[in-house]
Amino acid sequence: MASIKDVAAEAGVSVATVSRALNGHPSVSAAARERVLAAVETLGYRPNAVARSLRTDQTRTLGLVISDVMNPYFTELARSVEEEARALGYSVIIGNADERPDLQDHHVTTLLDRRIDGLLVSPTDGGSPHMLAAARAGTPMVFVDRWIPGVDVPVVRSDGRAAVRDLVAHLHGLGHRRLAIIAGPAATTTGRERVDAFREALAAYGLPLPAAYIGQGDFQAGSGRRVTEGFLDLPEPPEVVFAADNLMALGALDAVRARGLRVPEDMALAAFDDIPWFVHTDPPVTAIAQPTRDLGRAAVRALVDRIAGRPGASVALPARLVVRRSCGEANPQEHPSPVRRSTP
Amino acid sequence: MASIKDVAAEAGVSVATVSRALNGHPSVSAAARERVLAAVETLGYRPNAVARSLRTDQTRTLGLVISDVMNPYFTELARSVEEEARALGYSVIIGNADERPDLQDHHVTTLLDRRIDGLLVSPTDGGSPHMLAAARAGTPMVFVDRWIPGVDVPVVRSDGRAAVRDLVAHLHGLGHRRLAIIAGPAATTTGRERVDAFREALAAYGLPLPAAYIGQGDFQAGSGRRVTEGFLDLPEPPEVVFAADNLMALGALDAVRARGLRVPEDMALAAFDDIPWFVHTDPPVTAIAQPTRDLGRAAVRALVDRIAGRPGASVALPARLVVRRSCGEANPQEHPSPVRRSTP
DNA sequence: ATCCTCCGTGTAATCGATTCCACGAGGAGG
DNA sequence: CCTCCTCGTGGAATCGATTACACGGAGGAT
Repeated sequence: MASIKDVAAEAGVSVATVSRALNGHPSVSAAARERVLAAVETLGYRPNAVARSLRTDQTRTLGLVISDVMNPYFTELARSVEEEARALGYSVIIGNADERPDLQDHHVTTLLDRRIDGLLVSPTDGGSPHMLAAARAGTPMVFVDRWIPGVDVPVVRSDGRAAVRDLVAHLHGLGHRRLAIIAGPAATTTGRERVDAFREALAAYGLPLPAAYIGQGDFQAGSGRRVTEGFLDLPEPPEVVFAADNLMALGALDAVRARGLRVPEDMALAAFDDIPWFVHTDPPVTAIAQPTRDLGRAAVRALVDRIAGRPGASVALPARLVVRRSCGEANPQEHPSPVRRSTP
Repeated sequence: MASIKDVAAEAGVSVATVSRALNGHPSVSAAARERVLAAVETLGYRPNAVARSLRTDQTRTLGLVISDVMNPYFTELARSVEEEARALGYSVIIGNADERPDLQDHHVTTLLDRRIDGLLVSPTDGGSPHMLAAARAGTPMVFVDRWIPGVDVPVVRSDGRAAVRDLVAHLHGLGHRRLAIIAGPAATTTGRERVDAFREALAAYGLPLPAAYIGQGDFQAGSGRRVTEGFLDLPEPPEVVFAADNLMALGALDAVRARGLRVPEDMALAAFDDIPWFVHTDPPVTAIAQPTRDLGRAAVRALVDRIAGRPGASVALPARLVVRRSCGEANPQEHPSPVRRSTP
């Protein structure tokens, strides 16, 4: 592969001049610039990004460590992050933690070893010592979706409290009183928060959230299925199951279907995170939609701010309820649903 | 950030000894090794991968350029590629082409500039001059899922011919005679191949595939919807629509639903690429499943072979038909379906 | 005792870029 | 005509690692 030396030789100038010509430095004569460009063309030269990074101490690369690529929510997040980063002249390296702290650690370490300019993390757990040390050491970092309390890092996330209240109002309006939740891992903020929001919303209607109605999931389909089976085995099963993410909702659907029961007649279902497929499931699933694209954009902007030495603001964007049929049909006159979206 | 010099100073040895100690070189005394390790520990030293790459001329990184991250098939492919690569000591940088040749080019260029050790590509089109030049120049490269004819690069893909024959047999057995297909872009091999396989399979039953029954899609949901609307507007609409990927099947489902029609009564549906959600759509969708995990693994192995100077073999793994209800219920006695899979 | 080998270590070159500094040519001003 | 400044350019240091080569000392063979 041709290097800058080859270009210099071909153009009959020094490497310094080649570098200057290629980087738009003003003090290069038109003649020299032209010869350099011609040499670049004939040799098919492309600057070695590795060498440049070593010298300039910046890679123009962002790291993104997400909890689970197979989750459509995170896929969309990754996509919008890459889009915004590209617009700002950065590349993105994605690390998939698969909800495993050890894998998360592996990726954070690898990314840091590569000297990425900044790190976007959706932490799977409380954070490894290594990651926390990096944060304290001043590596530009931003948490997205989930965060770690007590760490001084901007957080870009979605606030689902209002949407959860809307959901409970919707469920209550449909006559449901025994409501259960499939929670995410307690080690994650979203795992805890969604339960808290749900409990608070229930309290506003004087409804309890008994321990038996809080199932412990791990944001994966399998756990949604197991927890739902547990609910169905209860002497008094819940009327509604609220899954804290879309994969666990898929598992719940599996479990109900496997027993030969129907949604929503035998058990209603709602999910956090809306995805295109929910329109076409049987029945279409009522869900809380996050402004995923905006989240990704905001996260990149906050991170680039930090890289540039600016503060980098935390952001919380509201989620919204999308009512479909998985909780039962509302009687429009009596119980208008808070939000309704036209079929796409 | 601490460099190798700092470690050398702290341990009271030269940088050469530090490097040797850290890379398991045999001729380092136990005493020196211990002092180095201690210094590494106290300084929290991590080798700079950028510097190492510059010197050794290898990044231990693979590039993966896929057509569309939002497509669950490619997401799963990306995941298995990363898994296998990690097992072999490589990192993976994913580039999402979004079915756009210009974006594909951008990512190939960026990846090559970073001097990745090898490139895995699922080409969106005939290939940019730049990519083809890189292939000819000897950059280790492997095509996965799709390929570019006439380029001397190993291809790891799935062979769907037998599964398509099974599908047509299944459809014919259900009494369907007017079968249509939503094709992928003609610029892609999978776009053309699936149509060819479908046409051949139909021919075996003496069925035609008229031009009006070949819709031109682009592997995105929107095109599936538009094409299906076109089919429905035909004086004699097809009885079955076979979508060449899962996103176009989603669009087809949208279109049928929007007209207030039912699947499979008013129009049957089948898709290439199986995804978990197809179990829960209304109705569950009959699909052709690719051995995605194996594909990813095989692709990485072929690429690593090429990197190591070994030939790197092309692979074609068979896909298989998964019958569900979107084409109608078979009468088990009369028309046993070729393959049936238990609900997960 | 002398010489040769081998072992552990250090010095320095190297990878491919960027960038500071110096230098020569040429034009402007005195 | 001399001096000074500006402009374009080249030489060389630098980033942080790896590795060829040299070297000194210990130990074995003669």
